[in-house]
Amino acid sequence: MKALIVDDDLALSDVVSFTMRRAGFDVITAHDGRSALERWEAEDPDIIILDLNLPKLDGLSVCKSIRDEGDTPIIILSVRGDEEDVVKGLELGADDYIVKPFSPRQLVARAEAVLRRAKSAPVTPGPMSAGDFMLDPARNDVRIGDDDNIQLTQLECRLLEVLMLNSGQVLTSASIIDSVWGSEGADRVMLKQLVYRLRRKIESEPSEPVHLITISGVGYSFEV
Amino acid sequence: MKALIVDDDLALSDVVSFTMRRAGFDVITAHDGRSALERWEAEDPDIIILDLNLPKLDGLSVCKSIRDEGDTPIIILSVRGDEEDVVKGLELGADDYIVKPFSPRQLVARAEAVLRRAKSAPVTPGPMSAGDFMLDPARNDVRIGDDDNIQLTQLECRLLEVLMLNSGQVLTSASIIDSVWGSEGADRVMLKQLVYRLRRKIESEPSEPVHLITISGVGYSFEV
DNA sequence: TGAACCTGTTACCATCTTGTGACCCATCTG
DNA sequence: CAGATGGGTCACAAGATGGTAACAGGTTCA
Repeated sequence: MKALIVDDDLALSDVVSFTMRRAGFDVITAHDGRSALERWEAEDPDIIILDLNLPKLDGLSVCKSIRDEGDTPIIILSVRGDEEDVVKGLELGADDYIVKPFSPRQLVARAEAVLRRAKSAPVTPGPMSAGDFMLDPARNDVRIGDDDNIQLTQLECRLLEVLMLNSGQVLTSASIIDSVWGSEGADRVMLKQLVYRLRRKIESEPSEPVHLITISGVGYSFEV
Repeated sequence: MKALIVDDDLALSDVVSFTMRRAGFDVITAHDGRSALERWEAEDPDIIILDLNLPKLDGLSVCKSIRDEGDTPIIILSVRGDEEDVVKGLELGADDYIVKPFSPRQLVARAEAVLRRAKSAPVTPGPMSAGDFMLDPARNDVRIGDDDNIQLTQLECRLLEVLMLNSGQVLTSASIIDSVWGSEGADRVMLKQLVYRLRRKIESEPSEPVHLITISGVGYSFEV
């Protein structure tokens, strides 16, 4: 998750950045309105923490511009006494606001709440099956036939999910990496390692895999 | 959904009523503190929009009375400069507040957010059961099978409530925190601690839980 | 006032996860 | 044949994660 922090008060900006980083966000910062828009376009963050009082281009204009061209969730930072601007901001489509001074915890809680609301689509990743495999992405586990459930790590689970979704098809390493690691990216070595670890859990003879098949020079394929 | 609007400013009251009606609420109104309590008892609304500045019986007293006898969600309307009273109101158990002037959109959004929160952890004090567990949210206690009742703290009770309501499903830490702590927020450490304390009360072998299950990297799940 | 309790905080520890480097083998190629 | 390439296997370490415990401030209640 990537957060864009926009605040011209450097001290506060640092506090906010630190808080968000500790909560697991990648943080980008901007200190005036114009650069905020630039960073937004360049980095495509998942959420924006936006101070209203900005040099060069005020927060409300930033808010409006972003809403005109996209739907990145926005949380407004306002000082007490600024209620009018907050209302304008919310009317412009901001998702929530926090009045300074605020507790770091509140900030994180609101950010996560807004994000959860925004991506309400992939809510219930219901169990899926392919052949003998029953995968439950919510629980990170898989059951093969009538055996006991096998606990997977998150990465293993996402890898198996991608493969099972495209059962029988050959997926290139690049596309698998894209699906599993997302925008962060990863190299082939990491995928190789992950495949190895997953095989040890789901293949009865890991050195002679029958489900997670290597297509040399291309990628991998899941066979039932 | 039934909303009780309490405001002595008739013009504003009309605006609020109209907004809420348009959003699909049935609206009841009251214009002073005393009649507010009467309407509340008579109509049992799902949510209350409460102005603090009221004749006959001020908003904070109304808030307190309602909280003493029930748990209908309350959103406080306050004017600028009233922050002290807002804080008092929140301490008395109000669920959220809005500073005038506010946008209709904001009002509806907040009302729905509060209701969503209330629904996900319904404080409606009806006893509920899941498997061997009989939880009484009104009493903050739980009975497992034929054992003696176990007294819980408020937080423990709300946690168990949320989990039992979604028995068998995996809940993420963030959503649990949202349901248990509400807008105040909390971090994962606090949840971890709460889970630990609850387990010591409801699990016969707290170090090997069979009901309150950890889904590593995701959250927790209640299993019967 | 004082005791009991609730809850947030900090600390410590064990375990798990995951990225990284190393090494091996098979295959391909000049 | 020598070297390059792709892939499997293993071990290690930093960091994340979660369970446990002790403590402190605050509240409640007698």
